[in-house]
Amino acid sequence: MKPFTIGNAAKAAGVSVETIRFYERKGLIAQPARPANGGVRDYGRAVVSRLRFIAQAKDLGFSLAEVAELLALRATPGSGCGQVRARAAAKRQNVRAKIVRLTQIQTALDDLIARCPGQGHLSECSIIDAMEQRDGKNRDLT
Amino acid sequence: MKPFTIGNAAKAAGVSVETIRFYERKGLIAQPARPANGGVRDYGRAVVSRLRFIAQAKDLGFSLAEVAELLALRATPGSGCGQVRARAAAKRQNVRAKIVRLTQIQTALDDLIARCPGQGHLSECSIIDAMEQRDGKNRDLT
DNA sequence: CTAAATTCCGTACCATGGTACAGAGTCAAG
DNA sequence: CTTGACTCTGTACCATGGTACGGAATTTAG
Repeated sequence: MKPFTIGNAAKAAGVSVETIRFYERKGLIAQPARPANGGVRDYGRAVVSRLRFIAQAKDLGFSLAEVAELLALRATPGSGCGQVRARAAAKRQNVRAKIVRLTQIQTALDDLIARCPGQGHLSECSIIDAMEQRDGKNRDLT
Repeated sequence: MKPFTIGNAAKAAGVSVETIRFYERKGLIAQPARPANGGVRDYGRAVVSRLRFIAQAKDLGFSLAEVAELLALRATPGSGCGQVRARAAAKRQNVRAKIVRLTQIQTALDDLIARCPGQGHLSECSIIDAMEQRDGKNRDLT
């Protein structure tokens, strides 16, 4: 069982040691206590999961502040489940909207790829054109 | 027909005038020519579409450099369709991966919302837990 | 036991993506 | 034809999300 020293945790989560310390300073992850007998801190599996989640969410366009909100979605004695539910539902909407827009971009890319090898007007072969053509087609479905 | 002065374009696209000028400096959008007879520049509908696309892509976690790449996906005399296709396909993969991960987060939020009002161990009511439980369930489907 | 690698802690610096003026010119309504 | 709003150009500044280092302590490999 290799311990999760900060270096190991960094490798496991795919971030740098400096980034872990930065997240500690920002309060995104808790700094594990240093063992009473001295030695180095042990970052556990939970922290590594958290780090991975942060990296993922960041890549999906969430700011660190938003990531903190997502991570804070848990019931505590102070805030009942109702509160958490409401905040989670709001986040869910936000996530759904992102999926919709990403799907539009994906479809536009598909169209662009499909049209690209044909002849036609190659100047129309842009992602914006692809998205607008599709918008036009869908205009009656809103 | 109100002309798209920079101010109107900014309103139409939902960004600030300063942001438009910033994107011009970065080469993300072309600065329209100033009319020969003097006066102010006219940003057209195309620029407004482009601005909207940039804003959207940014929110989805693409850097401005990546947005520039997406916008550059168009055939030109210099680069044939094959080039464009290949780059578009790579971007498509990237987009698909984002959709997959966003969908995981969405599902985790759904689980969290569904479990929240129950009794059980409320301490498990976190997004990380929700995602890991699901990972576990799906482990044989990889 | 020694040498090389890591950890720890603090502080300084950096790139990205803007935002905020200042000062001069331009335009549009009354 | 003036007054107030907007444009244009340039430069300065800012928040976010890190990255880089310096110097001491600790740990691990040989």
